[in-house]
Amino acid sequence: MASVRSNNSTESLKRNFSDDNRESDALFAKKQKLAPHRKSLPIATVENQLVQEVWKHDTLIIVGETGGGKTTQLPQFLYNAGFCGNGRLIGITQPSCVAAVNVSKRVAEECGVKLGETVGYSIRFENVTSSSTRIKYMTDGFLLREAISDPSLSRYSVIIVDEAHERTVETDVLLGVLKNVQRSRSESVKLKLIIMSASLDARIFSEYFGGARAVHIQGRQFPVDKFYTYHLPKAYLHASLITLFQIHLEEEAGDILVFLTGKEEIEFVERLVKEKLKQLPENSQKLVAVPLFSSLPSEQQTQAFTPACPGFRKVILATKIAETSVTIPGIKYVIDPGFAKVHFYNPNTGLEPLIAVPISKAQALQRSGRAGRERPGKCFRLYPENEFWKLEDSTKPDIKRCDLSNAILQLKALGVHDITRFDFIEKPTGESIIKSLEQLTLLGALGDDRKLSDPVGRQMARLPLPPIYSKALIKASELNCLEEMLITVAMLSAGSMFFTPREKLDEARTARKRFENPEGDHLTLINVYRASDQFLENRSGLSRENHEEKFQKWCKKYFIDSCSLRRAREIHSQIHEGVEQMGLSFASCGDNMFQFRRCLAASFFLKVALKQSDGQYRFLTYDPANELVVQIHPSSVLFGKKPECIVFNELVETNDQKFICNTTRIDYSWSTELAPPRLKKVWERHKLPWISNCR
DNA sequence: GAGCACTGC
Repeated sequence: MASVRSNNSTESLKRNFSDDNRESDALFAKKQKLAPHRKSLPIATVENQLVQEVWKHDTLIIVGETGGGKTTQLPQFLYNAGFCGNGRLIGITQPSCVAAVNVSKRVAEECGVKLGETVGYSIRFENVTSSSTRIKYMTDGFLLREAISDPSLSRYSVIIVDEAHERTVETDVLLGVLKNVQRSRSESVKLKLIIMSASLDARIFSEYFGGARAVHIQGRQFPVDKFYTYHLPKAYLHASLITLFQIHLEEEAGDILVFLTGKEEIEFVERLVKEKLKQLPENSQKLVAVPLFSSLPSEQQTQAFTPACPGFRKVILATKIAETSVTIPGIKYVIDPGFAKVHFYNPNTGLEPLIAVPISKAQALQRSGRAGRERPGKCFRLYPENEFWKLEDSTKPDIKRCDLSNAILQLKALGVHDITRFDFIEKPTGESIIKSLEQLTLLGALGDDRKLSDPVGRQMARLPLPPIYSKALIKASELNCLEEMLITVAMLSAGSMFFTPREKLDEARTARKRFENPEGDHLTLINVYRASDQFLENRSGLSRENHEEKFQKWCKKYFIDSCSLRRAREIHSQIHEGVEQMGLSFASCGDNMFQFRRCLAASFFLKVALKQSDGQYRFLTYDPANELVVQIHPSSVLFGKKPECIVFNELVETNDQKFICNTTRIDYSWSTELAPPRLKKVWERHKLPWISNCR
């Protein structure tokens, strides 16, 4: 037995050895092939100056347009210049996973190393690093999490915050945290900080870091001619349509990118393009319209990236996903009506309605730049030039528009007690800070002294979930239904589970019936998850590709979005690990869904709606002055059923109507029984009629 | 009986 084993291992050793040789040859060949391209990048000519700047200054701001090579080259320059002494790391943050993964792959190739060795990346569900990693790409959110367990970020000698102009909540919080870390580190282990931004306005970053040195790096961008309309069009969708046909009929070959605000507009314009095309002479019909938005199933998204058939012109109708998140090859023309949908947080109601608003100058510039990636291009702005000058210089940062409870919970866990005195690059409004603190206090994450509570607050900060979901898990472990709540929370955080094609409405509804629970959507989601469990268990013997294919087929059959369900399963396993480490009691309530619904009432007391005499619902907030009238969304299993009292998780606002989604029936007496005492006091003080009803 | 921009842990 032993000899067989040793033979095997010798064999595999030999095989690995020759594989390794082949592999390193291939890596080297790739590196050699990429070397000329690296040398041709604008940044290559200033390598020495840049390295000197970093030696001289603890904080450096680097401004440069895309295509200059700063994201891929600077970390390599610093590595070669010896910034990784004593095994320390160069960390580079990106605002998205896709960016972190792609850039690190590229850099590993350029260095001629296997990904995960000297060059690696860390994102939510993947850690491709090892003890030999020195250049580490990651999302800004990932580094923030790392700071909770290592507040001085002691493993890093340099941290580069890339794409800082995007100003996500994570970037803004991270900048403040890094500023504190830099101050607190001793002279011998100074942290070098580099902020990279595409915006023309480096001043805000420079001022924030005490007048830090800013340098500019040449980008690589072809010129884009900009055209404006004489008047502001009354209907920009029609203006877009006219412009795109003008380009199609009069301009030379090259694809067109149109920026619209959402799915509805995109589908509307797509239909119109198809209708108009039929009216054109046959030789002018070689135009194909392709939609692109994030909730579009991924196999349809790939259409936007594949070239059109020979002789055809492609027009991509996209949301602002095409501004930064993805780059589409072949674009020569951009049509920009100048609008985008953004959330505006209302601290009074705790809601974040989506509203279409004019974009900023920086955004308009970013959009036109999409036409000049490969050759000179043209951008048609569907407004007069004087309107352009009236636009805001840059887009309002997320931190001024979003619910801050999660960010504040993170800061508390990092030891920042007085949030109002935290050195933000731009301060959120006092009102939104106060509302978030109130919400966290109601959830039990903060005590009356507004300090992080132990263990509840600490546990909530550890879980990678919105605070309200973390709270639900803790509550569920007390009420013996954590298994069910974990599935619910994973499903709710993965995004919309069902998709309904316009042309197959009835079919989709019938398919969904199989999972429906008449008590509500939360229970229905649990059924979907468990059905997928069962399906996958029965096919555990299949190969991976086969497995994936069968899974997608199964999802399609029931009109389930396979990406969302896959994501829910990933979140589930990550959180499962987290709650186990915390020692929460992992029990199932079995068939006793009564108990689970009580737990929903005990967890989502900030999301309760009560039926009024006219059949509409009142959303009860902790500030009854801000109560809203809402309706159950037609996609909910409770639509048309009108139960007395419900909990919900989402509120969508459309022209004047407010719909609640993901609803489940509860007993209204449970709310008064199970809500936190301080909330009950507020409700009682305002003499809510339903409180007296149940007495 | 309607229809949610984009990210992230």
